[in-house]
Amino acid sequence: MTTIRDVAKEAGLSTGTISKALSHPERVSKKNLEKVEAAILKLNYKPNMLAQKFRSNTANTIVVMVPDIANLFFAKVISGIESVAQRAGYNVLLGDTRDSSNKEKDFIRMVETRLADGVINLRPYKENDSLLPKAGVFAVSASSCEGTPYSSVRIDNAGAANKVVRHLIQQGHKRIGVISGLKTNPHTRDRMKGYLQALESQGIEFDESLVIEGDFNYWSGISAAEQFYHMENRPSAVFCMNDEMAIAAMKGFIDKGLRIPQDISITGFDDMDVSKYVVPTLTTVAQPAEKIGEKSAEMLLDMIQGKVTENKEYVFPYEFIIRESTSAFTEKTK
Amino acid sequence: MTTIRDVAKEAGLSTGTISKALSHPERVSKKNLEKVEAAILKLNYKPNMLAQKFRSNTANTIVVMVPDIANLFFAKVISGIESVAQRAGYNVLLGDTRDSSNKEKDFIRMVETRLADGVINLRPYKENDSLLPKAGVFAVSASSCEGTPYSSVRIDNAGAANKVVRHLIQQGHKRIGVISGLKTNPHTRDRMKGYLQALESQGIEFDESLVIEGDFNYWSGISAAEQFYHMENRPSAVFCMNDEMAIAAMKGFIDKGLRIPQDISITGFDDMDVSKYVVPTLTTVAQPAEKIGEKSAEMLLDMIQGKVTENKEYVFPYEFIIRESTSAFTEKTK
DNA sequence: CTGAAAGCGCTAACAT
DNA sequence: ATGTTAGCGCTTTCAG
Repeated sequence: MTTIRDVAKEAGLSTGTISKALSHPERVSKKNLEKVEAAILKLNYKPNMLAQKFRSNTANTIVVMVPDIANLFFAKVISGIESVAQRAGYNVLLGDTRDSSNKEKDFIRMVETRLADGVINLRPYKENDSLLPKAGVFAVSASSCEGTPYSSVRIDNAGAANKVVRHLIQQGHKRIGVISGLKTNPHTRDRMKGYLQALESQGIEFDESLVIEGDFNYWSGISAAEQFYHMENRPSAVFCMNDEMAIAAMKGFIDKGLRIPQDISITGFDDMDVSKYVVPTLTTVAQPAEKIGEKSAEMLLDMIQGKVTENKEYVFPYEFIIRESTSAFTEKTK
Repeated sequence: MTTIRDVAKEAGLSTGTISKALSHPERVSKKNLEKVEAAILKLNYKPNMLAQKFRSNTANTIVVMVPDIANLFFAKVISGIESVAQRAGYNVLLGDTRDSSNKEKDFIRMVETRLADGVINLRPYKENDSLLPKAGVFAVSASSCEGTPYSSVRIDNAGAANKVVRHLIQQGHKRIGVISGLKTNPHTRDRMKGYLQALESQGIEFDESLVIEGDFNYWSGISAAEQFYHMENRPSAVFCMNDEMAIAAMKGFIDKGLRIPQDISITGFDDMDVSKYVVPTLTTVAQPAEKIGEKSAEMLLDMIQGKVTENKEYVFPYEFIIRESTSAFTEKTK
């Protein structure tokens, strides 16, 4: 292995000069700079970045904790994070936690042990079930929920849900079902809040039996659709808390012979790519996933670099996209 | 910052003992082990892993280079990589290259500068356009193509394409269109090879006009469908080189009033989750993405740990999944 | 602008 | 089993 000392010897200079030539070339004479370059080339010298980081005590690395990297929404957020990090000369360490707080602990430890400078968490904050915030570790919560007690970036989930449901109501729907995420999930909570607000503002009474708990995955959407299908007084529209369940529900209803949107309107949440592809295309809420990632990374870097000290919350606008899966309520044409 | 020396002082032991207590607790007396533990707890000591890595000259990190992390197939491969790496105590650094070889260079440099021990590349090997293999950097190509000159993990793309097309032919189709990836893409090449083999083995002459070049993205599928639609002698089946273009093509044909599969059969490649959701569901080839990731990581770790020295190629079985988007050829019922 | 030298926090001989 | 000590490769004063 060739070290900085070898280069120094080859160039007939001191290690200090080599070091400076590498980090602050403008403070080294042109003549010596050339010598250094030549020596490096000749010896094929590659600085040991581990030593560099150790010595300078800065990892230039952030870790991203994600419950499931094979989830397109998360992948997009990460993509945004990566691009900002890269531009700033930071590396991103991937922390697939599989929703295990044990693993989260390991990843947080990385910043405590100086392997990383900060962490971005893609799992929304939940009281009594969160390792963050933690003193001494810079962190931001990306795609967070209301009331996150550390820096966070999100959309107004409640507001978006409210908007969707109001739209449905304005279309004449009165019995509006919900396929929710797990009830313990913070996003479920926020979106539920919006649903309730919409009903209330329009003077519609809440009917608990119209809420079926899902888990944000495909099969729970199928199963919920089945349950709705067999209801005596079936809702004329269903607000699904993500696109995956919405698409599943559509499939479930279609397989039972219902037409969408003529017989039942469906809305999703997230605007995955697929939502444009499915037949009928899905009315949904678009979250700027990539931008959420970018903003999160920017905020974290600002904290790491000491440009910002207090916690901040950044709320992105969402976009309500009306497609083919919803239509005005019409009396059953059984 | 509290260092190992502080702990030593607090515990009344030497730094050497503390170090050993941390790495080889079995070689330290129980009594002292307790003292160490107490001191660590009291001082809230966190070992500086940067120092550790520097000293031991091992990063325990692998980097994954991916052309686009927001591509579900890649995300799944990464998920597999992560789980193996994690289990082995390795971290994974994410390298979103956006298909730029400049960025690839930076990431490869990470292993040259000891920041990482090896690299997994998700971009298939292409002659005269590859920074890998490179002396001194352990690497494996995941989801690779035929003829990759370093360790690689893939499925038999040509074989899979052959199988799909033969199936179509056995169903009575004779004019079989292709929506390919970019012609320069190695996977396009391998799959094209399978297509040609299938035609030849069944005595069907190749018609170049039936191949439309796409780029693996949605819009290219739409545009290709449009072109096929306007052909005088339209094919009765279209082999698409990935699911995204297949789904787009279906949408394109449906919007023109064609029925799938009655008027035209469509096949995909990859078996994305969506492919089960779309209407009609898509006949396609499933690649074990997660397993490809796992195997790649295992191979890389074996190389890093010196268990394996020569290059290996691992070929996973694929799965041909027949769904609703294909059916037997019938004379036009115009 | 350059060189000398100290030392970052830790590990791993080696000696005890 | 434990302590002592010499660095790992680099950066960064501090003199010159």
